[in-house]
Amino acid sequence: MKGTTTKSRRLTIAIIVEEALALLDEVGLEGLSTRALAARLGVAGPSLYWHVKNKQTLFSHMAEAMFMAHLPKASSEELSWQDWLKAGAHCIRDAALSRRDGARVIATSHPTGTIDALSFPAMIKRLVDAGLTQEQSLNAMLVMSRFTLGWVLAEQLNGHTGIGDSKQAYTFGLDTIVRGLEAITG
Amino acid sequence: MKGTTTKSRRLTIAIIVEEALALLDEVGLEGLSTRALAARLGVAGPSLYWHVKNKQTLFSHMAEAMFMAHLPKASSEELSWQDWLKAGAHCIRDAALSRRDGARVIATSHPTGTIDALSFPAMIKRLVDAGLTQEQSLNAMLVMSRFTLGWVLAEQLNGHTGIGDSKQAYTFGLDTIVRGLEAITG
DNA sequence: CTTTATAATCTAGCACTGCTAGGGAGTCAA
DNA sequence: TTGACTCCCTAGCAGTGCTAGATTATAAAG
Repeated sequence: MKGTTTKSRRLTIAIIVEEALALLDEVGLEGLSTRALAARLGVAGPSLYWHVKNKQTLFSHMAEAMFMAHLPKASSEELSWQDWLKAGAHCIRDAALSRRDGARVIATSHPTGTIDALSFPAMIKRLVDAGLTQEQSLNAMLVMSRFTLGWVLAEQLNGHTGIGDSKQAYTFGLDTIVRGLEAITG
Repeated sequence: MKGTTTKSRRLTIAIIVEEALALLDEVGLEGLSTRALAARLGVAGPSLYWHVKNKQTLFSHMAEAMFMAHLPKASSEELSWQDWLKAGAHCIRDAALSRRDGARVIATSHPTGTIDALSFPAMIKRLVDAGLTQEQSLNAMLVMSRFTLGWVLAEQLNGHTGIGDSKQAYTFGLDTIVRGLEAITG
């Protein structure tokens, strides 16, 4: 009988993260307070801290959940290294775009999860097979991921200025990077 | 006689911004509170709000100051469009790297100042002369600047992991983008 | 020099934040 | 029934950005 505080099922990290992402979509990163999240879960504020160490680790869990919901669909063998790299980049972009202020959430969370989810090592090996050195391959992955995150970050901060098709512009940038890498392989 | 609160000269936006940047270097973005800044200026907290609307606009002023301190040195005519674009990118990078958490400060501030300081329109015109379309040229500038900001953002968040030379890796990325653009011009 | 307007800073405090301390219910095994 | 353990509670601390209104410094006008 409390209105919007719907249910009172037992708390879980998964439930907390799920509801945190929903709240993020509604109120944005600035409005995502632990108290507001607790209220939405029908629970007192400090109760969250039994399940989660602090707000920063909550962000990490949220970022990981966003990535897990946008894993690459196609298998790696079916794609050229170019298309594979582009697919990985689009996964990062889709994950960041999937939620309001998603890029900022991902950016602040330490990116260890990113590397695992997209199998960076396998991608690097693929680039080495294509003719790049080990160092160049590692750098290429960094370039791709940081460009993508920087892009969506600006995209979400500017609040959809609407000047031009943003996805098309992003694709142009991604293609440009891949062309630059192709110039190395010869 | 208050210890570290040095002088008591009249307050100015310029002084506030200067001291805010110095404080940022010492305590980072999380430690940059309006009260701490006011204390450093030998002034009560709310006094800042006569000179500055809110903390967000203070960030904008800080970002602009960082850019102004890292304007491109070489004239545009002396450089090829490739080198000019790279020089512009390095300006953004140097500005963001010049202060602790500088990239985050720049990212949150609306980037209108960036465009003016680096004369984006002139650069775009130069790219059009090189053979790109108007849209491609605009996109190229976005790719360059957002890649750079995303890079330094990750660089400063990871706190200098030290794996590999970060500047060299960044230069590799920038060169890759330029090569990708060259592939268009033919 | 005095008066007066206004520019600049003060004190007090509000509403909010992340987070901790410690108490007290619920559940389940011995 | 006892006890342990998990989970959530209330109370509250120290801090945040920021506002309202009183108060002072500064400089122009008489």
